[in-house]
Amino acid sequence: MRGMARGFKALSDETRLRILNLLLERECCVCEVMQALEISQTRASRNLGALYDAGFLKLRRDGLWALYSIDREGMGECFSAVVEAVGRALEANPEVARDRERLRKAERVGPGCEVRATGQV
Amino acid sequence: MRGMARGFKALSDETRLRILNLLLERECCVCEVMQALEISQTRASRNLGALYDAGFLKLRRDGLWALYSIDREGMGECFSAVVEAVGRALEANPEVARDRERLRKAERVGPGCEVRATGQV
DNA sequence: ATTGTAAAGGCGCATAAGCGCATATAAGCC
DNA sequence: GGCTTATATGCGCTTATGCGCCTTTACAAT
Repeated sequence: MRGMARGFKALSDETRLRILNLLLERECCVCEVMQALEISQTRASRNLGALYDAGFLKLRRDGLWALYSIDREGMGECFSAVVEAVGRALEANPEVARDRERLRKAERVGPGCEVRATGQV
Repeated sequence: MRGMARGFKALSDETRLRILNLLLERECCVCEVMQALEISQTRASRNLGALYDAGFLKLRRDGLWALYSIDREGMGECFSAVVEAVGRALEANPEVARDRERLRKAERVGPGCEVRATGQV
């Protein structure tokens, strides 16, 4: 009951829904999420963390990278169905299609890429 | 997208999930929700209002009473599936079974019943 | 060991949520 | 009209949330 409310709270934020949309595509590291959503490192990390804490994601480490992916087993039957419904709805959503597109172009480099991308030193 | 987040926000509260659980059983007025959940009139009204605003409920008036029920059409395909998943999960949940039980004993009288029930004048 | 880099965490702030109290609204009855 | 009753709402308070800035942790490479 309380866990259920917490689960929905995790889904009650636009940033986190956009992240979920990316991870429905494939496993991502924090810096890829940053690039695809054009958000700060703090924001990406924290919102990934929130989804992780709520049981939606699993984490795998590869060197410096933290690779997050959807954890269908860990989230329980109810939320597995919910995520599936979300996935179907987002598939047809033009707003988040742009995020997926940017994800395709994203590189697995870190926060520094922000600076490089804007041409600053 | 924004609407989706708002929908999940409406579901991210224990009180509102318990209300949903009642309404999955049958149409209810505010005072029945108060009694079944043992919460204040303000709290029942506001949380029903929140679910209504988020598109989950429809409202029918009968004299003094405001009768809320689940609006499967109004909430859109995605949330219809979500509510269904919630319903399945709550059916097996002993915590909210007590709420449903109290709902069976509830009477369609207003806030005054609080006072009467405790024997006060 | 030192340096570079990906990610997480503390702190503070601005904003929003939840709810109780008191009051307003609205419908019914006399 | 006035009186009662079911529900809604304004206000204020407390607590929670989101996020930016800055620092820290953890791993890698030299």
